[in-house]
Amino acid sequence: MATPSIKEVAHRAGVSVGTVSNVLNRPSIVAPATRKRVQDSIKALGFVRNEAARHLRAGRSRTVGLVVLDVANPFFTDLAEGAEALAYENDTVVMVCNSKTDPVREGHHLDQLEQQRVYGVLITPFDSADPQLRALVARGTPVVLVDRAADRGMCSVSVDDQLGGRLAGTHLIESGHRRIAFIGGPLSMQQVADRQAGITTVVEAADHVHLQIFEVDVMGVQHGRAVGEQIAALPRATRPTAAFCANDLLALGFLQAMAATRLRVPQDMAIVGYDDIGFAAAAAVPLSSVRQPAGLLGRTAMELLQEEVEAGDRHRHRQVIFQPDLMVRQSSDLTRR
Amino acid sequence: MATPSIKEVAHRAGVSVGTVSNVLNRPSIVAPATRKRVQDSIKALGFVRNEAARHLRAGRSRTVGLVVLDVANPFFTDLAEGAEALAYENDTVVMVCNSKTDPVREGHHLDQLEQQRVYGVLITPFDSADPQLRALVARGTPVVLVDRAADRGMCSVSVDDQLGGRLAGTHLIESGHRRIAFIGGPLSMQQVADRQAGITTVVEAADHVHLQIFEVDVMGVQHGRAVGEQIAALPRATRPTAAFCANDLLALGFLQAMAATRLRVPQDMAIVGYDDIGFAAAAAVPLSSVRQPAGLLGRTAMELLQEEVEAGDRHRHRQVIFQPDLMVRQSSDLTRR
DNA sequence: GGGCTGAATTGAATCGTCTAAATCGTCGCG
DNA sequence: CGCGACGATTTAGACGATTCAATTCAGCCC
Repeated sequence: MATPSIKEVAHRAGVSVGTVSNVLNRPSIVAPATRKRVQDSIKALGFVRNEAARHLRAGRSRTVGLVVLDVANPFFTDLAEGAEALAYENDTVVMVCNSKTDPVREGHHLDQLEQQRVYGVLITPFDSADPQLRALVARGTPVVLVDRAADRGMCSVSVDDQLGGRLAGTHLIESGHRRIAFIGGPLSMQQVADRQAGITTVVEAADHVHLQIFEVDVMGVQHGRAVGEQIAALPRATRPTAAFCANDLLALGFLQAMAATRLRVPQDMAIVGYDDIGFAAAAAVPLSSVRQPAGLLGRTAMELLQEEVEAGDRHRHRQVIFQPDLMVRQSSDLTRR
Repeated sequence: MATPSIKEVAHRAGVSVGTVSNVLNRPSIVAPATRKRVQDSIKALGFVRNEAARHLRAGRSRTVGLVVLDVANPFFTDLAEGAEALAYENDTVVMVCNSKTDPVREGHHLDQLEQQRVYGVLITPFDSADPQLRALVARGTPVVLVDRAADRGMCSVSVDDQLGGRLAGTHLIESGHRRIAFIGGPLSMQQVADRQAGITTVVEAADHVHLQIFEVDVMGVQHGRAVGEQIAALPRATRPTAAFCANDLLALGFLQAMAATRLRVPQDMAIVGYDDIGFAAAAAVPLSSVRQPAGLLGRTAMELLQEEVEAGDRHRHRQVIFQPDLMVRQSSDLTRR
């Protein structure tokens, strides 16, 4: 009943456990006849390798932890898929953990992953200066920051968020908007702060353009809707005419609020989102969005991780930065459709 | 540098490894002074438990595998969240695996999970009669089918998909539609077949109503759009006036195709989706959809799994079935808005 | 003061796999 | 015929945490 071990396989095949192990790991050094006998025995008993034992022996697991801010956000599932594709090629397994933008949950996942002695961790951190994260690295777990630039202490893969903010800002200003809302949060998150800094740069460089910041706790559809309703309630004369949302979920929620309050998009309110998730193009009004190469981010992060583990001692941390693109669609373009 | 083991902790605290283990697992039986000394030693050395060793000794892992058909589908992320919430309460970890509706990938994940000797597996199977899945169960891994009714051989948590199909069909027929399209696939998947069977039942019971089946390989946005374009190209006189899509991603893609081909929804084409994911209500035209209690499915599945593991030998498999609800929105209702 | 009790702690075996070193045969060659 | 060499296989520890039987020891009673 209980799963058989290598020992039982060996007994049934009339060989020692060492030989069975050799059949599993270096089949070429085992005599063909013996190998066959062992393989038959494995099949007959339904033997399945015990990863825990291998892991204990090897001292290192074949699982990579991926901690993301929000699994429900397609941006992160795309990212995960990119990472997993490469992991698959290297006989590694990806374990996706959802921190939900909550440092406590994030910490819990890091604890679990460290206890599992994972091969490494890819993480979109809530706060990259988190002492727990530093400690994890200090104790020797390879960590790659994702969607977030690191200082020299770690590898990272990110997208130039300031540029993303500038792209969105420039586009809106050139479209004639003078009162612009920025929606995102928490502002303590570097990605959000950078996107805001980017748009702030171009707003300040332009004349008579005003930027208003709306901070949210979590970047989900609900919160976008709430801010949208709040903004819709402002008097027309002072209400922003454009909104730059720090991710697409916020933007979709914001868009819903516009529909509910009968504000027309883009005539009364232009919207630009961030991430360019698949649903953005399929929204009520197709959503303009700053595109990030999610899959590539994930894949590259995994590459850096493997590089780090293989290079071992004298590995030099690298920070890879990608460029975002602005996808202009109807939600910010009066001339479309 | 390398993570210290219990042995080093013991040495530094001047006690035996057994005592350290006791501090970790049964602190109450250790004398307060000793306990303190050990805890200090743990902190000073940065000791982290090795899960692999615990697992090997215990013979059972604290990880639950969850294999879903499509992580990018919010229905499954909601489901995962429900499962994880309960897992968290029981100091268990959920490992989400994405089969992408591909039996090969599914098999690969099952292999990995079995090698890890997981606590149990929750799976939305491609095919519940899959011999590999049966074998997994036969070798002793507890498995709960999710979103899919099982025969007596396993526990399962599902939703009455035939009822879901009947709800959608009845609604469309009562709205006056006589030519209805069903879009979904592969039809070999029980969920899809049941939804189709449901709508077929009510179509056949009605007079002069015709149902046309469009099978797809994968239920994603792309495929929905493709079928939508195909249907839009049909001559008006024979073209269906309503579409029932076997999930919301298909429906969203289908909706995009309608927009692209200038067919009005719901005037020219009514649409009903399935799952009622968050994006459904936020679509270009808010989407009618058959709602499934995703989070509850996940949570209940985890409950059944824990029940099965705890009951041990004389556990009786249970099949829990939930009822779906039809959420009528603008995409299938001319009277709205 | 001998014997007993019970709390605190120790020591050793165990889980399943891997690997380096040791052993066993067999064969070829001098 | 004996020795060396080599290929195939076995043996014997790790790896780190857990557990339980065994041990130690202080305290207490008679």
